Amino acid sequence: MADERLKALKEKTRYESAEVERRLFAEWIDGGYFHPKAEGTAADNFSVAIPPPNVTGVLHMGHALNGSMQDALVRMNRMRGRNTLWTLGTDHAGIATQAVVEKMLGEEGISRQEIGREAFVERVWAWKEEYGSQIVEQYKRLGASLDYEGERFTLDEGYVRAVYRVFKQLYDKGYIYRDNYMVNWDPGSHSAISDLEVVNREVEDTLYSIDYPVEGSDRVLTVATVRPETMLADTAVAVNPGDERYADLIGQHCILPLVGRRLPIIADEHVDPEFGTGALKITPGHDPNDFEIGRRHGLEEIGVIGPDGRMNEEAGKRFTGLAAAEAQEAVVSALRGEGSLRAEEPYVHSVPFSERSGARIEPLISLQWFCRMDELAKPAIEVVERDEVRITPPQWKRVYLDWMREIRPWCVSRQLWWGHRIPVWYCDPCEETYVAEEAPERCGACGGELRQEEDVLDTWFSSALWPFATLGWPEGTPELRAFYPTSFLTTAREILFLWVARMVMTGIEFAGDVPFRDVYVHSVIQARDGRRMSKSLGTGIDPLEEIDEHGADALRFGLLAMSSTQDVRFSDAKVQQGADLANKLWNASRLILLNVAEVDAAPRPVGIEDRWLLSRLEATIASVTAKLEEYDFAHAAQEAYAFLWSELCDWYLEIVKPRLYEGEAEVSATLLWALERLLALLHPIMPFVTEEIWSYHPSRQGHLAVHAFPEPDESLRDAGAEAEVRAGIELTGRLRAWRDLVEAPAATVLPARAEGIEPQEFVGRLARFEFGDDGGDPVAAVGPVKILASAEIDAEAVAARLEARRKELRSEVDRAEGKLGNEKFVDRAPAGVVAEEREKLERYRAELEELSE
RNA sequence: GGGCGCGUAGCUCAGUGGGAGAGCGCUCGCCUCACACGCGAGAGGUCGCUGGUUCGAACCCAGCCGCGCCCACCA
Repeated sequence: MADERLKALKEKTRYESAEVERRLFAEWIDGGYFHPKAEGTAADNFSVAIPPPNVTGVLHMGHALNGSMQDALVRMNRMRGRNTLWTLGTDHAGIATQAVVEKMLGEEGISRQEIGREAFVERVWAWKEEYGSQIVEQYKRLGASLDYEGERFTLDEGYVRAVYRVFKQLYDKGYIYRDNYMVNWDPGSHSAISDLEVVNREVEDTLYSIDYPVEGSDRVLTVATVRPETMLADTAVAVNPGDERYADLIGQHCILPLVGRRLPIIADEHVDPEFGTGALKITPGHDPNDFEIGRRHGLEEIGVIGPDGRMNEEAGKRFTGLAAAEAQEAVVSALRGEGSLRAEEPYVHSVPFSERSGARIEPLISLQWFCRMDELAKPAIEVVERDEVRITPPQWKRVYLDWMREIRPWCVSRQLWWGHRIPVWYCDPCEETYVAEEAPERCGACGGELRQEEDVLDTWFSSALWPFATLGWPEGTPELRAFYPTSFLTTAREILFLWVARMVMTGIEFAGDVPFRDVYVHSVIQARDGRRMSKSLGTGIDPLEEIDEHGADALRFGLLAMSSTQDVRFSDAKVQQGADLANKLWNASRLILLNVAEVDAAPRPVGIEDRWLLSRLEATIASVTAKLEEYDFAHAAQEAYAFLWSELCDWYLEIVKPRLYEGEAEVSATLLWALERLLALLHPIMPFVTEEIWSYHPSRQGHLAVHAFPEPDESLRDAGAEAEVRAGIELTGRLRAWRDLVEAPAATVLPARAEGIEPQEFVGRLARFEFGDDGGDPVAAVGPVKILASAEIDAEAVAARLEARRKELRSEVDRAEGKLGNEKFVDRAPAGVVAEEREKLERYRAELEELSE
């Protein structure tokens, strides 16, 4: 049977990813390799919690990059024999999921209000059961070694318990409170959203200047606004306390046009006297700054725009019921009619939009639940300051700290139906409020019926608990003991505040330790043209298409190789390089596996090239491993590539082919050993092709996915062999270049004589020179090699080549002489640098002298 | 307004004090019994600009030009 497979292998001159990936993945799953036992402690084990994708999500390039990075480290540590868990799960994604299901209902002509909350939530669950695992299947395509048996969801029964426990404890500590406060109202999702979910965009609006007459005077205060409809809610006009123009008016009143309300003229530092007229209308109900000013001065807070984006009765009869935009037109034309409109001019400014729905944010005051963050932030700041949570690259440490030090209360309630319904119950008759992990039966005070809070929690409230809630917290589960804290987190920087900072805070507060020791902030892969990859721009590149076309290994290699500390454009060439590498590895392995003698894989160096190869292999293992451990994926991938392609394939395999074909036992043993170690080293980066090749390896016991990861063996390092073979390689290169330059026919073997030293055997063979002891005059010299006359080479070309080389050498000699003639260089440069320069000079002079004979 | 980062070969990117690198593309030569998704050899760069520090600068410092991202309450 084994012979049959090898026979088939002989015919397969190309690695076909599509033929092997699904099969191998199924084998890994069948082996149960990705589902660890909950044993031991986190100090010995290795664990990672995947940033949970939205349950509505499809795999995008960011997931693919982040997944490739995590899987590389997870696989490496699993192979090292550590009990390894990579937790899988999805996020219920309140707004996004609710929107998807609402849209589906809309297509059936149903609104969620028609069917009611309970039925709607059931529909969402049904949707989740049917479509929610899409992205999970896509992670399998990438080869991600997640624990598919232990998939979690942020609305799991156990997870809800964790969320309620946290809410309750924060409430008991006094951190969570309910307040009427200015929030970012998202008319698109009909909910409040947090500051972090708001994006500012430049918008061209009209800036209207409006005259507010001063009471009992013929003076007017001219104020400017881009939202004239909000004037209906004005409750003051403010000027800067140092502004002499208005000093006498402070304490007086002006009259609000259209409404007639008396507005106190107040002084507040916030007002910039340089802007416009230096008078600012104050609308505490609809502007975040004005809200602050209003609270400072105890102003009335009037709301004229409701959550539906329409004017309410506070706006006055003529405007009630109008949409804000309609109201704006109506207000402007009314002002124009009464002559209060002083000016209109185009005005570009930045305006908040909802990142979720895209709608323009309507700032308004509403009754919401908030969480004070300052106390939670303190220890989360300290652990980062002390590098107990290390952030890489280091510039993000400061970004994190700056934000944390300025942290503000978090609006945690959302006016949605899909999510964690806030665990608060109200008793209407006696106005009692109950916060509990489980619904209380009745009001303890009056025995009346209780009504649960309608709002749900911000999705990020539950995501913040991800690293420990997925492990069973608040129960002291074996999973929690075995896998918390997790080992590291890799993430996009856009969720550093939204998610990472909050996990650090909740981890310390509730799980008693930081959630991870390392945070790696990866770069952003942009579209090919440098724009953001985004669905709406149509600039996205589908990782699944890349996998279909080039294979998962190619995409993984490509993404790791193109990743960097700075943002980079998606590189098709890097993915192709990955595909080429898989193919190269496949064919190099075929050469080895189909030609080796029956021996054990063991290092059995008999020639200097064997010692060279083993030394280079160990150096590569040490370097690639170190790079992976420091999250330098790009260099890890490229160093592995360089070793495999250049050192192993271009040189070693070419050098030892004759020995291999003769069936030499020693070289077979060495090759099998090197292949085994190389496959294991590459497996975390390219799991499929390495596993597939491993299945043909005579040493195979089980799957490569659980094979030992190579520890660099220092005893195999051999500086002498490295230097000698490097010299032979260099000589071979120079001889080949010489041949090309004199246009020697490719297949012809040219006569030559070596003087002084004996070149290694491979030099002549690979450069196609025959070394003899013919004593005739050489036509040229390449290092220690004298090239003899032969019919195939053109004397003129040789002469030209000789002259070119002499010219090259003269310029080198000049350069070195100039440097060494500089007293300051000789005096001040380190001795080693000077000595090196002297050696070079001698070498060049010697060669020049030789060629000038 | 504050902060971070980038500008290196035609393209995409490495390189952070001692002679400019990779992949792709390009040119020339090879179907050499693992691989033409291959092999061999090349061409190609005033390292954005200007000054400074240094024996020596792509790299350190200052300024300028261009580009990107993040944070921030100028109506």
